[in-house]
Amino acid sequence: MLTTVPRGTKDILPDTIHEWLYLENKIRTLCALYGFNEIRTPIFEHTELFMRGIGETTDVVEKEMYTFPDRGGRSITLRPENTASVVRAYLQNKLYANGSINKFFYIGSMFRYDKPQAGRYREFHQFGVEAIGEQSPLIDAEVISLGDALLKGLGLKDILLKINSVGCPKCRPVYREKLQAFFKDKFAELCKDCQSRYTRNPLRILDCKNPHCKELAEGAPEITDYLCDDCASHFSELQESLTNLGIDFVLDSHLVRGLDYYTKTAFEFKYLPLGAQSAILGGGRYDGLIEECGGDSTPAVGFATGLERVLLALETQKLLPVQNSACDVFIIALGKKAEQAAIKILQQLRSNNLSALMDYAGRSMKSQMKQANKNGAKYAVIIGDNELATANAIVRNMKDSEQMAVPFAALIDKIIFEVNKQ
RNA sequence: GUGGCUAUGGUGAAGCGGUCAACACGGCGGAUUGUGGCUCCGUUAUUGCGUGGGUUCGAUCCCCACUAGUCACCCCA
Repeated sequence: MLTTVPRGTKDILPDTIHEWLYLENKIRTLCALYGFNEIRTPIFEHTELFMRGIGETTDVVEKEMYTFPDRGGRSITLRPENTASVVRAYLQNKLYANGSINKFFYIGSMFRYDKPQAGRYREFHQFGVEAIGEQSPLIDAEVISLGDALLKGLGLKDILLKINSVGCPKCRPVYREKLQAFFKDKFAELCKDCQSRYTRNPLRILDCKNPHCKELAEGAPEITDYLCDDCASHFSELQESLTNLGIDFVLDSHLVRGLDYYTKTAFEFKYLPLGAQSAILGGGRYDGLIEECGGDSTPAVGFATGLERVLLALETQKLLPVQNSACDVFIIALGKKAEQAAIKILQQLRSNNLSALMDYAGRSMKSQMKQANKNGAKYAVIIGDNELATANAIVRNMKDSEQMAVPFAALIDKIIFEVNKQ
């Protein structure tokens, strides 16, 4: 136990950290272009925030939250997603005073007590954006466009964008009743899961994989036929915008989001080869959440993307960058005196922004040369008794194996000159 | 939470109910005196094959439980 991470968590080791940095840099660059500003909220919040915000009957709240009492007796929950937190921060800090629209993005760990699988972890990382304060479908299109630009910018192919409208508090209940009415006399024939969906979230019955449920669902009413005028026009304007932007999408009237706060637009970018974890980016509009959290009624739209899944997709398409950890200089010191001279040179090189390494174990020259090579050093600097005696160091170009003697006094400048020449 | 599959050294990966548990990569050292990348040699490693039980004269190979990973379901990023 002492040497094992908790289930569903993992170390991100130095040999893969460059992949994360690469992805995060892409994200930050893109968000700057789109005018989304970074926000960092606490890893944990009052449990109440998530229960109210996400919905008490959702799977996330009912069975996936890391909830515990702190020493003061408050109920605390590790954030399972970040939208509720951003909304909380938006309200608490009165950010609505900044203007009619606020655009945020975040990158960070989320926690859900799930059964782990590839692409599904108990601690995982999300990048998400939230645009709060604008109701126009144009902002929906912008948010989707940002997600699209990220995935395309990473070079990913075969990504599928699905969109749907899940209606609003005005029209969704009407549709829901229609749907329940449709399944009422078929209830006994539905699978166990669907029977619970019937009351919980009947829209999900339409997506059941059970063949019999599929049969029963034939001819069921579709949400898009029951949208109110407002939702319907919002949805069609969004489609017009996406078409205008050249973003391919498919309509999926069965697309449902798992969290209660979604209204109108729902969308999902999928990468099918990831199997059950193929949803790599999902989001939608949540016009009711801010009010639910105690603010004025405020429209908002956003998405979240699972970084592990994006990385997984990038890996399958061989789009990950390779690590570049080569150093500029490796100093080879032979003997105690030389070691002292070497650490001094190390320090000087580093203060001149050159990456420099040496061995501290007093190994053989051959061994140190091997290390220089393994570290990808551009130059090796050799200092032994001979060099100390003549006050010259040997500077060896590791690529072409040319080497020269350089007086100590001129050493740093010479190395800087040589490295920059390459 | 439900079901299937898997679990050998740092890594990849052979193997059998009973001689030192292959091989490859890696690590370390060496191939004439202070020099790398190729090649060659040596050496290293698993507290005995995830953990704990059981079957057996004897198990890494058989059984059970647990743990972990993985796949599917649920749901989701």
